[in-house]
This record gives sequence, structure tokens and C-alpha cells, in this order.
Amino acid sequence: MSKIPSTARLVTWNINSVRFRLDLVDRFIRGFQPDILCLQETKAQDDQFPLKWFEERGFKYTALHGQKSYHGVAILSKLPFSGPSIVDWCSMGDARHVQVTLPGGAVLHNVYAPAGGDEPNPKTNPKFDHKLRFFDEMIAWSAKLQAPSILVGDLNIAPYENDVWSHKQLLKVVSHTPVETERMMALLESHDWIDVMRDFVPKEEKLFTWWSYRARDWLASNKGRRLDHIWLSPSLKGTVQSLRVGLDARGWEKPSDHAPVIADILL
DNA sequence: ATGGTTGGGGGCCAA
Repeated sequence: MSKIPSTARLVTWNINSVRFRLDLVDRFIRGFQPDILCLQETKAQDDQFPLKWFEERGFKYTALHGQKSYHGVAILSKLPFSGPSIVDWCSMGDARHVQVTLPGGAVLHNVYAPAGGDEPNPKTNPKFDHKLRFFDEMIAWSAKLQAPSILVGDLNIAPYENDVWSHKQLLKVVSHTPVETERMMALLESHDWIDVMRDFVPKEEKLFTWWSYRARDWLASNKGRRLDHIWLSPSLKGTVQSLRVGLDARGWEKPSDHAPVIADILL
């Protein structure tokens, strides 16, 4: 039996507390009609997650990996999936990954990488050390992946010059330092991942998914970074038919500091 | 070179 491929709207979004932002999510769902929502920083334990709320909106299939106060990821889907499981990089018990197998056989990984703290020095800043070790483990993991895979999430690194508002001014700022961007390159190479966003928007153009809450006017100053990503296995090349950053949602009431990234993908 | 804002949870921490 062969399945007829169909297009699904896949979204990755660091929501910065799913319970606090249900109105924002509701507006997004009504406006953009996603089929699969990958959320990060849900900040909800699994028994506190608003499962029923999502079910009422057609997301019958859910894979949760939450913890108290921090981190937390979730996949909410109108399409059935199988085999939810998690990876615990750095063995710290952090809720930073959940995966499911989609109809058609591709494995979807939803990742929330460590932010890394303020000082980009692994000797003095344990959070930055953790971030580097986290990526080292991801690189080893990614090199062994067999199935066609989709990796999405908040990876907290902006790899290219035009993934930040000022390359020169951010070279020593966590998220764009050379030790981080080199690791992201190594991670891309470890599975020959396709950086789908940069397939659609040339490297010469600025492309951001995150803007600090601290700016007076985030859109006017536009000091953004591309921290959120959608990557594909080489065998899935060409399956993403359209891609955009949901800029609108960054400007809605009580926004997340991240905008959703929206891809229409043939599964 | 610094400050600016946000949410969770508990009386500050992480982002």
C-alpha cells in the first residue's frame, strides 16, 4: 500500500509559556490553520498542559515533554503520528526534545537548545559550557540518524552574518559567537541537513525569528536574530513548498519574543 | 558599556 502524499502546514514556535499565551495561539491557529504545531518553552508540566484546549481545536494527537518552570516542548497535531520518544542530551533531565514519526515515515524532532547565559566563556559560565556540550552531543546523535528526518525548534544560534542585525556587533554575544556558529555548521554537516529557511531566503538577505522584549519598538529597530530553524534530511529535499516567518504574531497583543516559522511540507 | 522586558514561582532566576 502506498500513501498519496499530501501537504501539511508545519510550524515551529517558541511560545514562552503556552498557558499564558493561549489567546495568542488561538489567533495564530485561526489565522494560519497549522496542521502540526511544534512548541518550545512551554513552561508547563505535562499534567498542567492545556491538552483539552488543543483537542477542541482539532489537535487530537499530542506528544508532550514538559517540566516545572523551565523549558518544555510539545508537538500538537491534526495528523496522526506514532512512536513519541525523547532524547536527554547532557543527561540533565531537561525537557528539550520530543520526536514523533509522521504519516509517510519522516521523523519529526522538536528541539529547544540551551540559551547559554550571558558570558560566552565556558570556563566561567556553566550555562555556556552546557550549550557547547549540548551541541557536541547533538552532532554525534545527528551523525547516526537513519530515517528521513525533520529537525525544528529554537536552537538558540544564529549561524550566518545575515541571521543577525549586526554581524560585527554580535560576534561576542551569545548566539552568534564563532564557537557556536562553528558547532552549528558541524551539526548541519553531520547529517548533511538542509537549512530550509535559507533555501527560500538567500544568505544575502536578513532573516530573523526573534526580537528582544527590551527594545522600545522591536519592528522599528529590527535588531533581530534567526534562532529558530527548520532542517530536512537530504532525502526530503524539495518537500517544502513554501516557507515564511509569521512576523504578524510578533506584533500581536502579549506576544512571544519569537515569531513562528511556517512551512508547507509534502508528507 | 549599559539597560531595557517578560513569565514562573515563590520572595529571584532564566531568557
